[in-house]
Amino acid sequence: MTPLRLVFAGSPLVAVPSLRAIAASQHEIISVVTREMSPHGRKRILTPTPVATAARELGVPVREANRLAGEHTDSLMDLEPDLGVIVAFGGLIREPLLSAPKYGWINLHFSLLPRWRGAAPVQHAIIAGDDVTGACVFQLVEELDAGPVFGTLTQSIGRNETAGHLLGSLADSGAELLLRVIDMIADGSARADDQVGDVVLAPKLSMEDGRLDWNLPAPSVHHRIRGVTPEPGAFTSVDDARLNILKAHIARDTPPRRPGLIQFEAGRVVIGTGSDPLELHRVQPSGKKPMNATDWWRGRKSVEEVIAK
RNA sequence: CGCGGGGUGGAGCAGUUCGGUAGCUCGCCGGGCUCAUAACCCGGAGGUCACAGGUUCAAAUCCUGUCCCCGCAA
Repeated sequence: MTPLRLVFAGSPLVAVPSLRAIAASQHEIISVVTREMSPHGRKRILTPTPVATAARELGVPVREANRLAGEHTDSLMDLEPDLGVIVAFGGLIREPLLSAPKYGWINLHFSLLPRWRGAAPVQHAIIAGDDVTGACVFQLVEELDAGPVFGTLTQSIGRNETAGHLLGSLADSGAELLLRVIDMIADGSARADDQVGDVVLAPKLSMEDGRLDWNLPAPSVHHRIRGVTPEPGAFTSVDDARLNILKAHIARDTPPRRPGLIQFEAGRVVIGTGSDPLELHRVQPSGKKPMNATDWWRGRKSVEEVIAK
């Protein structure tokens, strides 16, 4: 097998295991592309992306760009890479860069394509209540997440698993899959099959996607809480103030109650839904640190029961 | 200087408007009651009220500055 010279594009933490895996392999990363540091934030803290930090640690050249166009395209093409690898970069690769590398670009995507094409596949899989998800490595084409697939792995979704946790897990297993595909491309044994099945989109989640509707049945609410945790975060409104819900489980051992009604019962905080109640475990009021639901309840001014909206 | 909330015994909070020297719900330690308890009763330890300076007879409370934490937004 001839080691490949490749360009890696990625930004968040989930891309780091892939970067490290490739860096530790016999292939050579000639350039890492990541998004620019964001100069904003509550205190205007300039923070490089996790991939940028990891790449510097590994001693790989890093370029920060939010859009791969103009001079970035030119200089990347001048490198004449064999393969482009992209994992959660956050920007589209367009022509002529798309077909510049000898083998084009491949992408590690965290779903079983064509289900959940888009920016937030893991989150959507959990919100939808899927039992199983996985990861795919496919050939990048113009159409979003639509290229032929080289390799797939599946993973079951835990009953109480959050998107953050599952994403972390898939980032590791996905990195191994990615490396296997790169090796196959290098030795010429790689084969890609067209995606088969119904296309379902998984657009980026917004803040509002984290708002909970207590009228829905318990599983739906529970799925949503886990799917939007830790980002963008699940929340509801109590006492006219925002309350983030960090952790809650379905409580089938207590009778149903009015949707949104919060009560303190036998040492725990339970809230009504469209079906079984949920027990709140971990919450975070606006302006406060995360705390146990019982602590939050204890410190409330009113001891009366309330309705969350 | 994007908007906003907050730093009070181990936890969550009240008290700050109208200064007078610290309280609530828990937790913890010891004892009691009970078949039993996330129940109840009695007793106890534990606080430089973020930090610095100022005003005052007196400051958690008023004034000035600093540090730190967090929600939103980006």
